[in-house]
Amino acid sequence: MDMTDIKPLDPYRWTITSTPKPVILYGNKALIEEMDEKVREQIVNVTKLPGLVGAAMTMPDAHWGYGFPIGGVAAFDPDEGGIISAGGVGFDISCGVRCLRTNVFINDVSGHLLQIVDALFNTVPAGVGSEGEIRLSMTEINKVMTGGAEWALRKGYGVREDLNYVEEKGCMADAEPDNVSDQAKKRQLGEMGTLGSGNHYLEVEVVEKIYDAEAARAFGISEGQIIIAIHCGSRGLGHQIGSDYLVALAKAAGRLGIHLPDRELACAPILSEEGQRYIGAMRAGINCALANRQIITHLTREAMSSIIPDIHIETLYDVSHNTCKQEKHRVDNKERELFVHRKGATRALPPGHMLLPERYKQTGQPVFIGGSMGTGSYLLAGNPVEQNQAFSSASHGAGRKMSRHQALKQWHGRQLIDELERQKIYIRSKTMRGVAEEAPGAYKDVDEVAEATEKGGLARRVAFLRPLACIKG
DNA sequence: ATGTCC
Repeated sequence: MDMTDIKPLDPYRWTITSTPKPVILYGNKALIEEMDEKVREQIVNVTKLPGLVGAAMTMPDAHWGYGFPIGGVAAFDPDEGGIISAGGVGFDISCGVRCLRTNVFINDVSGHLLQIVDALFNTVPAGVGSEGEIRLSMTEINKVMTGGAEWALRKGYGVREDLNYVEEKGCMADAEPDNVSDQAKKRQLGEMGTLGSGNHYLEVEVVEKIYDAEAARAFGISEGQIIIAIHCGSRGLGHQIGSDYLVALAKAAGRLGIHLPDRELACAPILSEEGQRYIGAMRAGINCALANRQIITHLTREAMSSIIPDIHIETLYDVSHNTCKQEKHRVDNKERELFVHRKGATRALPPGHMLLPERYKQTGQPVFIGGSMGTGSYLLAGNPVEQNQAFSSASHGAGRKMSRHQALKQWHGRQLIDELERQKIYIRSKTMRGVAEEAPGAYKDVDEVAEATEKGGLARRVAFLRPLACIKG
């Protein structure tokens, strides 16, 4: 990024001086300098949208996205003409991470990793257009969209206890399946319980290092323990909702005379008819993703217990990183009801927050920074609002630093898999191309991102997780 | 991200 007009507020928060409304870029100097120029352009565009409250922000893992940057956070006030944007949520609505805690340790699995990775790969469908065993009717898909993980539980996937540790207790209220096109629904009829492609994965990890012993105790983790992370979203349904509403919101913006600095920022006022329709459809997409991760949790339990019969797997936490949520935030000493877009950014609720399960009340919300294939991930905990100035948001991953196209030119999938296998990290994927696109070298340094996340006050590190086995789409 | 261009 060209550092002209970019000034540090402190070593981990930067502002762009030439914008009428504030921008805050989170990250150390190196991360900001290496960030694509497009990120600056896109976040400055976001400040020009009606009803923005406070600053438009980017997390330390930010990179170029559709309209909004991935790693972007922006809150809007409905009473000040605030908008909702499909590009501000992302095409993969409610893409997120379900983190599972097991009762087994590295010594219990190290001799079985090949069996484990094959069992997972054979049990959890992955890849573009992948379908599972589940076939739904158009009536049933409507129930998915209102029930979320609760629907999956009723169908026999998972245990009641899981839902305690899922955002919204597994069911997003006020979802409107009627606002979702038949085309979107049809795309999803065979895709429940599937991982998808791209950066989605299911990974077996070991707790390598504990940073915060007290929070680790609350999270129920200790060194050497096996953790499983499921990263996926709302598949074809969410994508189709995004595509449908991009058109609808662009029309609304035109009709209502909203100036769009970039047509990819198609949006409508939260209080407009189109805005309300998208919000209902997006919430239906959120439930689809929550149900999807609930089913995959069940499939993971099946696959893991076929290799390690005594394994017991609990949900540590499930949090989305592509959403727009209605939340109460205190701004300039006034409590306001805002719509917070988090695109490639996770919610990070502070200690004591009413929406947290009892188990995490003292520590704050578990936050998951999913690293690139083979490099490791971090568990963090949400900070008090005095420290987190980003509407209780934090980084969601390592963040790409190179395009997929560029990565393809630089790496071969097969070679990457062999190289990782030599490090005893086992990868299974439907496509070698996908693996090359996801090369660790195409991502930022996850250690740097996690450190910047902590030093920027967004969340504090609890544990580093080292990858053992990973299945990719 | 995505039935990777109906």
